[in-house]
Amino acid sequence: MDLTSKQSKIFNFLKDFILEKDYPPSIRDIQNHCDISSTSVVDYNLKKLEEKGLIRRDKEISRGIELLGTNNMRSHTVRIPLLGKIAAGKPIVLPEEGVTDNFSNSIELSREQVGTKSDLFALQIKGNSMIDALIQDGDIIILEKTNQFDNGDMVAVWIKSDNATTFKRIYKLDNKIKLEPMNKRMKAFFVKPNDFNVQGRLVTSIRNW
Amino acid sequence: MDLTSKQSKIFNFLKDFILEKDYPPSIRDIQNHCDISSTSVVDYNLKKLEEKGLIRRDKEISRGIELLGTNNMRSHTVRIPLLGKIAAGKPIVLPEEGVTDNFSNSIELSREQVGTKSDLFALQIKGNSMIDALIQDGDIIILEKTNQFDNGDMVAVWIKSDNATTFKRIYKLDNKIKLEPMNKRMKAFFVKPNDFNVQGRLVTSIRNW
DNA sequence: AAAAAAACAACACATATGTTCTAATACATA
DNA sequence: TATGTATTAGAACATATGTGTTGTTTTTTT
Repeated sequence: MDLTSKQSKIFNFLKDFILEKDYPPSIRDIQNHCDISSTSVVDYNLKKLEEKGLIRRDKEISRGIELLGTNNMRSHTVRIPLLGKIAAGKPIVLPEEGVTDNFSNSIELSREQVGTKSDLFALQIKGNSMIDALIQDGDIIILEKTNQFDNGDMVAVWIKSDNATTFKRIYKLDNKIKLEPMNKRMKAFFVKPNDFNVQGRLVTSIRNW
Repeated sequence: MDLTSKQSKIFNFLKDFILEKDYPPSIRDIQNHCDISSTSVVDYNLKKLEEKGLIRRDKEISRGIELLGTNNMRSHTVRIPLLGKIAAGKPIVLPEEGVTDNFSNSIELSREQVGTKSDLFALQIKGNSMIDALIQDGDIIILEKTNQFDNGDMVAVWIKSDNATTFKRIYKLDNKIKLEPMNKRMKAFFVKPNDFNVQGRLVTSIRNW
């Protein structure tokens, strides 16, 4: 269902107004700026916009209009905890359960960039131990907290017998797990299927030049 | 200058309310939810919050409150035109002057990620012609439109005599400019100082695994 | 062309909401 | 203690603003 010219005019005004003022316009604001003869016409068309799913209105509340969909600038970003630097071989400190709030250091990414994934955390790479994965010193990597993995995934994996977490490329073999550093100079090693736990999987990497 | 407990209670309520409803609360909304005895007390403390620079108020406008600073979720993201794919050797098509609006394809990044830079555009890398810069097929690179450069910068540069733009690492030598591909297999070449024009500089690169 | 539906117009009304005034109380300072 | 300042209370007021009613015009359908 398409918008009439008056409706798209109103809708655009809503976006502009909210962008500028950070609060929605009143019906009379809309009336004046869109050259509409009567408040009832504005009300009428706002009802239409609501029927068409573009806005939501709260009854009897002044300026009680909310933009829906991608026009709503709410939640366009996600704040992700930056847990620290990760160096070759050094163990990673992973976040507590469910504690994705209240972190001292964090980065902000657009939701578009991370998709619908939740439970994300970030690490900064120190050194060039991941150079084969085209990740270098200073890069930021974003991980998704999960214990699933596919062959070849780059994961943060906890080795029980070592009592430590490292970052490796993982492969499932017949009766063991191969963990391969992302640097040719270091050798791969193997763990027993019950001696490890995947804690997170690489999702995105970012470099500021 | 610090906030009194009442003021931070109000301020937190403002953030929560706006996050939930997408429009600011009325003074009586604040009064009720913060257990305040009188509207005048709310008004009084809102004035204080405004003096302390945390909010902005518009006189005589219902719900005319705007959060300032990082609490204001406005403009936490920037939309950047994605101009297309760039392959080795292939010329790049740069945006028209000032046309950073109305583009068919775009990506959204958090402002935190791109800083205060403006006039940004993005390209997607096709192939592995930039592998030495740790940039591979599918990566997204973000460029800043500028004609300044430092030695070693990776820039989009227009070669007049070729009538084409390519992406190279640039070095200023005594009487010529060295343009170095980011792939060892391809050789560098040189241009005269008046035969080129830097059009943009690499700012950020992003990879989704 | 006639009938029905959609959209617009003008206006009045109720109330949602910011403002203001006065007084009381608490708090700090000299 | 005295005195000034900051904060709180209660209430009344003015207006900003959503809603409803009735009628007209325009558009669509039959």
